[in-house]
Amino acid sequence: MAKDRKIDVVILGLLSHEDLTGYDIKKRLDGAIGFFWKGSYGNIYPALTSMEEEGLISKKKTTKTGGREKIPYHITKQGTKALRKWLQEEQASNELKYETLLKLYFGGAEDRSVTIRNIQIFEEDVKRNLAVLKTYKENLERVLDEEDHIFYYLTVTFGIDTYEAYLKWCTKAKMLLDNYDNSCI
Amino acid sequence: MAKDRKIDVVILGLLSHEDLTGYDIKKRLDGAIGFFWKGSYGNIYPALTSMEEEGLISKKKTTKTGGREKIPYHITKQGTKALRKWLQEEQASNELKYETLLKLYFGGAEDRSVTIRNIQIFEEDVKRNLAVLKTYKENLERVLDEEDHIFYYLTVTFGIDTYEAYLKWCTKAKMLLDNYDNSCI
DNA sequence: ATCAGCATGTAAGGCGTTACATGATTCA
DNA sequence: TGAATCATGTAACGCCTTACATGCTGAT
Repeated sequence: MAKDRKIDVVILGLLSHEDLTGYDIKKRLDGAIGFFWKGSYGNIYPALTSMEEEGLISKKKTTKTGGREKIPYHITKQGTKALRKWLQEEQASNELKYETLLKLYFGGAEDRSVTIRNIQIFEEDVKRNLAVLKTYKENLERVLDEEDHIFYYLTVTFGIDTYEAYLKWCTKAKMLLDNYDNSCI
Repeated sequence: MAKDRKIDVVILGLLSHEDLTGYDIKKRLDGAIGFFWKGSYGNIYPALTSMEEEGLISKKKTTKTGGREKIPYHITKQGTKALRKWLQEEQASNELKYETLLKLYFGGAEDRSVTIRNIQIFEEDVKRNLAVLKTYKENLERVLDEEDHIFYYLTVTFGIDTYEAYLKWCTKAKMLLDNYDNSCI
């Protein structure tokens, strides 16, 4: 498995439930997973090729049910082993890259109103994402007793909780900026 | 300014307050900024070179106060303009890449205890970071009326608020996993 | 004497984004 | 007929991480 290419374990994790094509994998990454991990075709297809060479996954018979040919992949025993090994590793990199916070930090180089506007843009964005996550949550609550759904549910509630914290912060931040604007400057 | 190289605006933002060397910039990125943006020498020095060629920053006289030579950089008018332009742009990419959530999502491939342990590791990590942010906050509160400190303060409270939300989620998540463990499986 | 900290930089290599190329089917 | 969706893939290009190279000063 490639050293720094984390898409490998994403693929293994998805394939541990069902056989999927590269196209399917991309769709999964555009769903709930997309809130904490992204992927692109230019990322996925080369990974599938090299992972098959390494014996972590195997190609299944290509089918042609409408549209172009389909190439579903299946996880091998070796792949399952690699997935488990990764899950047991203690270190995990959790990275945040928020341009909004960068703009906030350097807000002093512009008018106060620019920062407030940037916070509002961020707020709207968070609200949109929050609405999506809440529909995911509702759907999952109905089938929480099904295998593994509790894990999906927990990642979704993680997203909801943090986004709600973001919104509270937005309100506070705008208030603070307004007050300082009026009384100090 | 390079299209996708966001380190450029970080450098401009930092230089908008004071002249800094590449080494200084790295140190700033290892501090409070590091919670939402990272940088490395192999990232910073090449950016400084090309930004000087573009006229966004200028070299000041090198000094030699102890250790090796120092090359401080100064922001130019053009650089200030570029910084302001960036601040006014509406789009901002806010990306989260949390391996912990990935491990949680695919937790079904291993024993329930592995997931609980991964949450605990995450929790400890968050607690450590939270402690650091709280000292930053205390220091900033004493000088909140100074120029721009309100912006630094807000980024720090953003971090504190989200980390506190993380901790609450960790408690809930562990409880839920324990309960389902005992009653359903 | 040697280690840590100050300070600048380069090189290799990997990874990811974006855009492009291709092509079939279904539906309006 | 044309657009949308299904589906696979490549190529260019840029960016970043990591490791390495260099060398001074001050403290232990």
